[in-house]
Amino acid sequence: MLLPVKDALDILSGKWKLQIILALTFGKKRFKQIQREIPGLTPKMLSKELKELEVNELASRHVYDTSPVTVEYELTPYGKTLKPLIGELHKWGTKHRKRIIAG
Amino acid sequence: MLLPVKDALDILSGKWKLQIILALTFGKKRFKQIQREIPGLTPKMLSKELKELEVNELASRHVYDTSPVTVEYELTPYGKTLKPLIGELHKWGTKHRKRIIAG
DNA sequence: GGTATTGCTTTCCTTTTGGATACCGGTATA
DNA sequence: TATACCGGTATCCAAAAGGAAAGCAATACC
Repeated sequence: MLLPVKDALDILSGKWKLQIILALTFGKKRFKQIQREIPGLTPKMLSKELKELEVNELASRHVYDTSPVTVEYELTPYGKTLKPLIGELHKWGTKHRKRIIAG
Repeated sequence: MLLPVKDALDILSGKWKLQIILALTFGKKRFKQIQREIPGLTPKMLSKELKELEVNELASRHVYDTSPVTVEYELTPYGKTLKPLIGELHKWGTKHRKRIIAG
């Protein structure tokens, strides 16, 4: 029971992972483009998170030999299987948020 | 989109929250009892996590005037609404774990 | 009196996470 | 020549999370 849930949480928790995944659900993006879309995200963190997404086969990296270099990231089909899970998090989170604000 | 998902993740992430919630899904438990069931969990962390669960109305605390004092914790009905979400995390996490191990 | 149990709190310390800043090679543009 | 963009790295630091150990009031048991 515990390990799989932990695995799933590891994918999604942390300060930037979700925002990056979200940015990529709207299509391929370049490095700087992602960074511009997510205020406060430093290249170091973006680089680190993207690597983790790659290792987990949730995102893929494509390099094009242009100048300056073009690097594109996109969610893999597997990465897209996260959507229902994120949907559930959103559903529960929304109810929770209402409850807490209503107090 | 982001905030509710973040709210949900805040509830579940961290090293002990999930294990504590899980322990409580099998019924009321006393402080020391939870601690004994989760190896490595210190009283400091357990205390902290239980307080957070209480604040978020996911668990409730009942004190009985025995000696030594008896304190019982249990999931609230609201806390139990987390089950489907945890189920989804488990489902996705299981597939993910297989995939990564198969490599 | 000494030891044990319960349900914690307090203090101090280490580890992990994340942020700020600078820098790099390659290329383009002024 | 200077400046800017791209896709990052490297270095140093601060904040947050977590752990280890001790202590405490109340009571009970020996």
